[in-house]
Amino acid sequence: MISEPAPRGVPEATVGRLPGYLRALGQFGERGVTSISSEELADAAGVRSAQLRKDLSRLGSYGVRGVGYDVGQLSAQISRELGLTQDWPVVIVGLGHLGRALAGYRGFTSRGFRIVALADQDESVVGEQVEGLTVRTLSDLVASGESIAIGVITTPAEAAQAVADELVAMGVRSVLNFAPCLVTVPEGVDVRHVDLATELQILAFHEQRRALADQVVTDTPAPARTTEGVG
Amino acid sequence: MISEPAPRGVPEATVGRLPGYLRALGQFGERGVTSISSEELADAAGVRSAQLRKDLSRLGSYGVRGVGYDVGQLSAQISRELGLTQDWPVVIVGLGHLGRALAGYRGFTSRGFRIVALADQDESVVGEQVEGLTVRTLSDLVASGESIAIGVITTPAEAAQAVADELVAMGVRSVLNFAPCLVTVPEGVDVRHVDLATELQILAFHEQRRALADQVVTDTPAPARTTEGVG
DNA sequence: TTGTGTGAATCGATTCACAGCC
DNA sequence: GGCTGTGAATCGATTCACACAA
Repeated sequence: MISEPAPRGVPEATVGRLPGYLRALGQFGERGVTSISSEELADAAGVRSAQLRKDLSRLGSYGVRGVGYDVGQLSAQISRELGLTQDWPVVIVGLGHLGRALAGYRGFTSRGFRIVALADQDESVVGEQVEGLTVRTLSDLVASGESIAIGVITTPAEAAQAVADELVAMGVRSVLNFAPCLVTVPEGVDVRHVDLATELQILAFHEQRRALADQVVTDTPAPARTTEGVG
Repeated sequence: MISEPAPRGVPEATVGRLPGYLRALGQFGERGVTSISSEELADAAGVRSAQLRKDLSRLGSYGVRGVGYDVGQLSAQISRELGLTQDWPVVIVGLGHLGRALAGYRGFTSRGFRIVALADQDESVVGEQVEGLTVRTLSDLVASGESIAIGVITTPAEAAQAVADELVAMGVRSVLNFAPCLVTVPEGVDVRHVDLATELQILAFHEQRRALADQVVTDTPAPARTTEGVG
């Protein structure tokens, strides 16, 4: 059977791990490794080998039993699956430090994504050259009628919804929102929200839990201990 | 029964949503809303009301049947649960645009987190004043013996593991890694990895799937094909 | 009557364990 | 013999639906 391109729906959880596999494969490729087992690749990607194999089996069979996977072939297959063999025009709206960080970030500028426009409200920023592009206003960009696939919002929360509306109006169907607020978009448009503070708060939760556990272990006045210390 | 602080293990999925609830509650609080139903809060946080109620029930019962939740009381409870009523000293390592963005980000500087140190390798950056702090080298910080709870890595991938090792050596037990690579840490240390490019790649996957679906609808030329073309 | 809190049911994702192929 | 691919089992998370409290 000739390789099917996408054998039905790939689960979201799997899609979320594919970028990690791709990164790990890239590292092995750079080191000249051409073949790899699910065990090795899973270790490098931080998952279990059974998980990796099940994930990859969703894209079709690209491994060889008793041998492993071909690094180049698997990279190509995952790239294709993720849509990274195409060229997605991206606009970044909001050129504070975060917007500038993303404008210069390799993971953004390479691998299928091409940043074709930068926009900001601030008069003092518009016209500036950043990463080889001239910063424009969003209205200017909308008026130009340029085709954009993905919009990245790195504005303050107050501006995010208005920016999202304008992006949608100009035909953007994928939005990556870094502003610390929810934005709503019409049916058929995809939004992903990344809140940097959320991750920190999750860490704080675990840190506190550990601190509480330690407390129980270190200063328990009573002799008999109910729980043994973890470390 | 008087409010228990943490009635056993809260599921990870729930913990991951608590920051979202807290943000939404903050918005309602600012607007002077004092009481809220699970329906309203769930809408504002982008989840279903049943999910919200189940999540909140994990922290104990803080709602009133037939009425709803008290905005202030629930905020306080979630903050306490997440450990945001304490003060966590944070260091940011790597002062490129991303590091600077985080150093000035409200979600980082408020809400229980206090950025107490900034570190970088680059000679030309060390000594600079950023957000009221003097940038130091990491070795300098390690030598100072200051107590740090959370380390944020915003260096290039090449430096990330070495930075993580130093952070662990100085007693940091929670690490937030923005570098596009996995870092490994000893048992008992918590690492969270945020890869900004991953989110973009997930968007690209959905964008491509939508493009393919459109294609099938708009132009289905041949009646039966052996392999359907992708690109 | 309203809306929380929660057991029961459902759904999905992970892990196990081994058949099948190199 | 070694490693993939995958059904079966397990585990967890979401949703349903309603008893119960105000």
